[in-house]
Amino acid sequence: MAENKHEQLEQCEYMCVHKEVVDKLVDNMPPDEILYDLAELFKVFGDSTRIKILYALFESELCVCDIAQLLGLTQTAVSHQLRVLKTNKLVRFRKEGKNVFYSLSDEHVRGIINLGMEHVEE
Amino acid sequence: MAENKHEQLEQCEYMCVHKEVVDKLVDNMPPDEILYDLAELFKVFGDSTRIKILYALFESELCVCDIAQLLGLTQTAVSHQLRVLKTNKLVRFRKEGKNVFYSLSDEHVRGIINLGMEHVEE
DNA sequence: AAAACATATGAATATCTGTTCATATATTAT
DNA sequence: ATAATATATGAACAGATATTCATATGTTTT
Repeated sequence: MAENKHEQLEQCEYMCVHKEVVDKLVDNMPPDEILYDLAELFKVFGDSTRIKILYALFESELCVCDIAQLLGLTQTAVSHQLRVLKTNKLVRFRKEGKNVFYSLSDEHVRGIINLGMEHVEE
Repeated sequence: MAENKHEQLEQCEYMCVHKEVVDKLVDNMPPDEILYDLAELFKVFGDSTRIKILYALFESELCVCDIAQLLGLTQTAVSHQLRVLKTNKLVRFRKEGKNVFYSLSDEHVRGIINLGMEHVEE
């Protein structure tokens, strides 16, 4: 093993792209916290069970048992996932007696899914 | 413990929402495979390192080492994540000597991230 | 050819995530 | 009140995933 290679950068010694461009990039980068939240949002869309639930809610509000039956999932699994969707403000709910009806919380949800769909269907 | 409760459905006995609506839903649901692919796509966006990389590529193509330096990540981590992005056709690359320059592969990427950002910034 | 550099990759590890099981809560009907 | 039903939740387990470390590949320079 060679001597301490601490001095040796893990990256290339100089920027490949012109410095002005890179500096501009750094300025335009949103704060880490925002980027983290953004990743968290997409993480919610990144599960096929949740995607199915959201898709099911495209046409109409549904109660938990409807969703479970429709998608062939257990009530528990649906309930857990609805909690995730609720926490991330992708769905809202309305209680009516024993039932809880869920619906899409805003049009962003539909928009994001539709855009993703365009990419997938290419 | 009661007798075998196998007969007892885990879901409610009848659809809460009118049958026609639910039937229409079933018809409009894209096939499972597509929904799975869609979730896979969003999963790629669902990691802050990858989001940062994509954001960095908004303005200009960059080589691996530029990205690593810019975002304070190791070369290895960036390389692994670029592979994921490449596999999912979110970035493309161009080789130039020792360097490999990556760039966004199409405008869907920007669109999806921008829509997500709108939701996050609310 | 050898050294230096940029990038890629495989294996190992630690963390995160989704489902299941058991059970709790809440509402309605008897 | 008690039973039945719809939903929610906590704990445990299994599978997925991101990073790190070590090393390989490929290109340029000397």
